[in-house]
Amino acid sequence: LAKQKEVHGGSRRTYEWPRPAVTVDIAIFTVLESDGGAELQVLLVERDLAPFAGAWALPGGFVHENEDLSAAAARELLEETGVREGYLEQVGAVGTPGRDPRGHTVTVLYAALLPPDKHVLRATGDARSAQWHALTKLPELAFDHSALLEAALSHVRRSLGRNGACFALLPDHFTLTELQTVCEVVLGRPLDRRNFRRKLEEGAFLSEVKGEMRTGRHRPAQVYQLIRKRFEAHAQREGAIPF
Amino acid sequence: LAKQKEVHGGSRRTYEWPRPAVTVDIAIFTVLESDGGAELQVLLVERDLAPFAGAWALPGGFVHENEDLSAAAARELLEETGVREGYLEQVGAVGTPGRDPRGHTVTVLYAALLPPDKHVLRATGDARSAQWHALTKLPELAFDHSALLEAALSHVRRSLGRNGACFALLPDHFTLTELQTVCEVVLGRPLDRRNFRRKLEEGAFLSEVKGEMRTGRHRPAQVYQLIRKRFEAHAQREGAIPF
DNA sequence: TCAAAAGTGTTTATTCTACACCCATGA
DNA sequence: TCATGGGTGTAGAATAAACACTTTTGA
Repeated sequence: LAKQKEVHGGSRRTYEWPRPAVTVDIAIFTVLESDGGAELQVLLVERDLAPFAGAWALPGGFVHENEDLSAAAARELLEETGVREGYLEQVGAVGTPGRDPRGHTVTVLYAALLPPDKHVLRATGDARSAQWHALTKLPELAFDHSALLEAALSHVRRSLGRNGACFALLPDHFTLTELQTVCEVVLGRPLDRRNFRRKLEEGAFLSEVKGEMRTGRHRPAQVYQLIRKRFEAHAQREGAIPF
Repeated sequence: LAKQKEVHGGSRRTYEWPRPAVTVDIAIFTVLESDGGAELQVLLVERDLAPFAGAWALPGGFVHENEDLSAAAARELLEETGVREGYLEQVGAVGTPGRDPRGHTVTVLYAALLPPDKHVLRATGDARSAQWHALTKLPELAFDHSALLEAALSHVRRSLGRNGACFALLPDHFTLTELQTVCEVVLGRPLDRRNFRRKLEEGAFLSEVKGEMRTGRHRPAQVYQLIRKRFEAHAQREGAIPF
């Protein structure tokens, strides 16, 4: 293990000790139809090495030399899903001793949000046994990943209205009902349809996609897209959409 | 530098690369009287080694083997201020390549809040040239610490009403005016006195400290203390004090 | 008696919440 | 024609914001 001299910060002392390993773990969320209703899902990979062989875990790996943390997270996202650009936010760092039985490991946790239409690309990565799991039916998770997932989830809940997080869970074109469903699923509680729409109107960061409509056997819905510039201006003024 | 085998997460590959170093940096805030008004201050240490010798920096240092991140932050806080228990919150991790010219370093940033009566203990640490600096009169900072400080500050602003952060900036006994001043200084904007007090009353997590009063040459103020249990109950119900 | 900060209520504007009905479509 | 989800407005409640005067003390 590495030894090093302390020359950091304001310290005048000299220390030597082994370095902890630095990893990135990533909770990749999406909203999918799952037996009847839309459900929030997280991408898990099955471990085939000890410790926790056979258990499910969040995708993750070591940070490369001179690689930015967000770049490492983006790399993991790409490897697992084939998605090159996704919504990515840092949740925080965890380095509790003993969290990895192999040694002292500090992990930086990220949360990612994917639209459902990107899922086809999933096999593009290196063919690991990655699978979507509904949050309501989670298997046992390896390491402290259960706590990490919990933290990532509450982070996502808090940031739903910020940074356009909710739009990251939808394709470019979407109906207001789809948007509301996604929000309800993430927040885990129902929202009032009219109040929801009013807030969006006030923000004025959606534009109707002309002509396009989608259909069931009922009245078709208007399709919208996000005007990113307007949204950012709105977010600057108001902070967030107050779902 | 350390080499390692990749056996983390769900990966089946084997990698080898040097590990980044892991440090903790800490932005320690307090509110002090400074030429006339109360001002938010941050504790900086003067570097005496290259790089950035002579420049000011946030206190920080390497994370020890099998040391928790928050423990490392608490250790830094103790070393710099002599304070054994302080309000401490993680802001996030930063690992941009090149942020430390000596090599790839990931730092986990913490924010700490101290009451003004703890300052006497400052020299207890290892006698470094640590000094309080008003945020309005900052010197040039080493590394990317200017950005770190910015991040820590906005984190503290967001969490003022959560977790009793504002109370961490005051002694156990305080007047409502002191509390309001501290909030105003951190937020950087004035607050309405009556509305401020109403919110505190509604929360019902303060108790009057009987008999005690403090004084200038004007009417004395009632002294209060925080009832931590009640505050936590309130925070659970309401989320935070809505300053 | 005066300066200086402490303390206290009410009114208004804004925001949030709850709620019910008509519309367009495909089967 | 009917079942299904799409679309719209309003009234009451709760919350937030603005605002001025009286009190107590020490000098």
